[in-house]
Amino acid sequence: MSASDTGDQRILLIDGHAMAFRAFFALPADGFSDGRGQATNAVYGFARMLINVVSSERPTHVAVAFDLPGGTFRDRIYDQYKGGRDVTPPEFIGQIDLIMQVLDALGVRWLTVEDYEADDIIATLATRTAAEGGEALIVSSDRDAIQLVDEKVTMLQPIKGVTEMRRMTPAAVEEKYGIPPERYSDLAALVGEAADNLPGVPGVGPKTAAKWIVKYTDLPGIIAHADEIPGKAGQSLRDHLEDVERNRLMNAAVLDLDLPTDPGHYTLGGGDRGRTAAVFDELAFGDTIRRDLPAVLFGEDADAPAEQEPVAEVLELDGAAGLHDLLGEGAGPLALTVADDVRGGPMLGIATGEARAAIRLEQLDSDASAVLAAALGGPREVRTADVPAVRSWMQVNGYPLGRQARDLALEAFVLRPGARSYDAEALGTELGGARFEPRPRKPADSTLAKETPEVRSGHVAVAAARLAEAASALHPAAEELARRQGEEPWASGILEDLERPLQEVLETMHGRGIAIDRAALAALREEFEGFVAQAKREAGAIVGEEVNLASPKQLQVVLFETLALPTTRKISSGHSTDAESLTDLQEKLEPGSSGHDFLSWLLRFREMSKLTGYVVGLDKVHDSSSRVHTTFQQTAAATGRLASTEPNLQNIPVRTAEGQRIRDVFVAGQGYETLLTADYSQIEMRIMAHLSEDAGLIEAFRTGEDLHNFVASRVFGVSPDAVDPAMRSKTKAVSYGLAYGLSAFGLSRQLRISRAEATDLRDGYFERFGGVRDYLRSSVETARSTGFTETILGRRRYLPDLTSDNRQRRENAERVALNSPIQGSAADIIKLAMLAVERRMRGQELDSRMLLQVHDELVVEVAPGELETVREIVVEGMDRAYELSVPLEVGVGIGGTWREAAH
DNA sequence: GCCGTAACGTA
DNA sequence: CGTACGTTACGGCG
Repeated sequence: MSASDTGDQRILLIDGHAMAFRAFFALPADGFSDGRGQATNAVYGFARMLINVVSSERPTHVAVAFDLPGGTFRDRIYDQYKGGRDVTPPEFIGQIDLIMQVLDALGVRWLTVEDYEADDIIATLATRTAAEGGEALIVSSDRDAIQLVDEKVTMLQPIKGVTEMRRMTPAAVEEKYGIPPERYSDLAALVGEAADNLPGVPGVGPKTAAKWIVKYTDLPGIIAHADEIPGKAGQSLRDHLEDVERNRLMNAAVLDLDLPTDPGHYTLGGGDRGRTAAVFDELAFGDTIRRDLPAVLFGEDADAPAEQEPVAEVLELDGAAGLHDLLGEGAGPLALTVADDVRGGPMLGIATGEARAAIRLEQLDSDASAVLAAALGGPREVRTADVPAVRSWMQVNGYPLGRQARDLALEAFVLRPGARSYDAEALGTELGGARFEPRPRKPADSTLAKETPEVRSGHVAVAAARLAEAASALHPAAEELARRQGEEPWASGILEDLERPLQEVLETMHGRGIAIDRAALAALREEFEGFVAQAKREAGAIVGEEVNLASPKQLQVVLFETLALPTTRKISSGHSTDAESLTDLQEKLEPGSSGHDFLSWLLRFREMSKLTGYVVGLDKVHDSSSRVHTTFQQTAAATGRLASTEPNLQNIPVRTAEGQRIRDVFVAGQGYETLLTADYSQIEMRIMAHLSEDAGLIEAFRTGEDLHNFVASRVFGVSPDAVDPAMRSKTKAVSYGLAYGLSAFGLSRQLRISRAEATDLRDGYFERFGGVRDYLRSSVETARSTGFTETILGRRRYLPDLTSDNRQRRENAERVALNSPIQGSAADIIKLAMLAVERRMRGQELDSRMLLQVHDELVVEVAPGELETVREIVVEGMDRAYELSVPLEVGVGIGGTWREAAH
């Protein structure tokens, strides 16, 4: 379509401010955030609306009109125009700018005109398009737009939320208001518009107004015959003619703004997928909305999408000859990606610097298989994202991957921890200049069953191409990483001396797993399930109706409606039913009352369901030798901590007696004598002492006295033996709170004391431990000026939000800046300890072995006769891992189960 | 089937 | 309005 061919034009005109506001109230502000404190509900809802309308209405052009702050010509006519509106909610602020960024990325034009409203922009463009023979679709919740409707101009009015729209055609307007659209402004002038603070004729509503318009044609007709109109309404009209005339003046759309006239200016299709992805990343938008982005926004033909066409150069290989051609005799690096395709089975993406291919392992003949095995087991550097995952996948599929593998995810993580993903596609996109479509949804089984072989092989080819592309993109990513490491030399020490060697240790630990006692597990499961059933029964008997206690939504009905209990703190979906709220609530109730009893059983249900969940989960993940193999993720936590997944063995209960029984299920395995656990005592406070160089805190650790007791005696100015438990626990809360950036408010809430008391407590603490205060203050300021925090080993975490204009984001970043050096340094230290322990145990050829790490604790399986040696290696490895200005203290426990090995 | 939320376990 | 995580169940949405 040419620019002058306006007859085919179908322009979508959106009232940006009105729709953003609508989205803001349709979606919970605290349910959508970018993860850094910026609300994004209006942005999300707006984007959702835009996507839906573009997909369903298929416009060729789009423009979004925004109001500017600071008023318009209408305010000069009537100084109370739009007066009396509530102040803009704070969470809405900033979201308009974000919407504009989204629109820019999507290639959608947005417009503002000084002194005019969005409505005027829309009116100008709609009438111009219609006059040129095109069509216009107006999306607005502002009724003023109704006056623009005609055969060529349709209005979409949101009914519910931002996705359900009513189609206002001339017939629909006529039906709803009893007058044609061009008379709507007359009607509105009579009735008034509360939202704009334009009072109409008292006692005259839309029905009366429409009746008059029908009778006297239009507003001038009504005014001319005002004297003839009988009754109260007629008198009221005569009394308020000035208001009516003012309203008509105010609600008349301006049709002649000076706006770009070339239709090409508004053409759809100038979107940039990369930029959109980046903006969506910033906003923490998920995959669903990305998948739904209409191709037309990016100038792609939706009927024959490019993503359905495999890239021509990608080969699907099944024979040795093809593989030889690909791999050649070269010695350059190879890049690998792996996938278990729902249709194609195990697939391998493989790329040299020049060529790439996808291999379906099940189709390889034996010659080809040998060629592949030789290449991967040979001396060539192999680049992957997540070496342990790729190696384990290869192992399962019968190909060993040598130790020459380079993990680009780990490298990228060290340089910039905290990224959402470090998978091959993410690295290829961020570092290798590649671009991928949103991942297609996983098809339902029923869909798969219905596929013809042709369709199926088409899908497989697309997936194969994508896998090969991802592998290929790892090469430029690897080069970019090398360049960045050159620019940031601090990273190489962390990578070479810590993370890379640790990766091998973690792979070994994964392979070992930890033994569980299946009989004990089964018994525990039965017992816990019995408790769950009992709690369910008892709670159900009290309310006398079917209720799913695991559904917070149903619970809210039971608690606050059926039982009519006082409401708890507000959350986005109503009122909280978390344990803290329920306990508080229970304290307000009479013991023995039905509400009180119900809450007891509910809390019991929660506790036991949680524990049952652990037990059931463990039963699902152990291998045939009853061992559980957690995966330690090395790139998951931005502070440098490890994370444990499938299953998470870093959150096994320990605080309650019943919870601890789960730890009795973890045992020393066949051929081993006992478990040994070793943990650092107060490592974070020791790091605080080290980093702050606070003389008092350092002394506390050197005296060997109980830390919190010592600190409390200073804070409260009493002798150490005069410290009571309340003083100790308050002091302890302050100590740890400080490392998390806790506010006086948070402290008061946690300790259930007044704000003033919390402030006094903190001030008292800082008075005696001034070095801590100075350190905390300066560490945030240093991070603000350098842009990053640093651990004792020089591991960095970049925090751009420290200079954000958004207070919530900035303060959040400040808390992160307080905590990261402390948590991160503790992570550094235990990682060093793990390297030392593993090295020495292997060096001495012991059979004992390290199995788990739980942030400040190591769990070791001890072979017969090795206990004392192992104890010494572990304790030394841990306390000599790094020399702080205070000693590192390590506690050790021995036992047949994890619980017994606690100390 | 995916995804976000609520809740809750750990350090 | 305290940091860092992972897992579960529910329920809205498509």
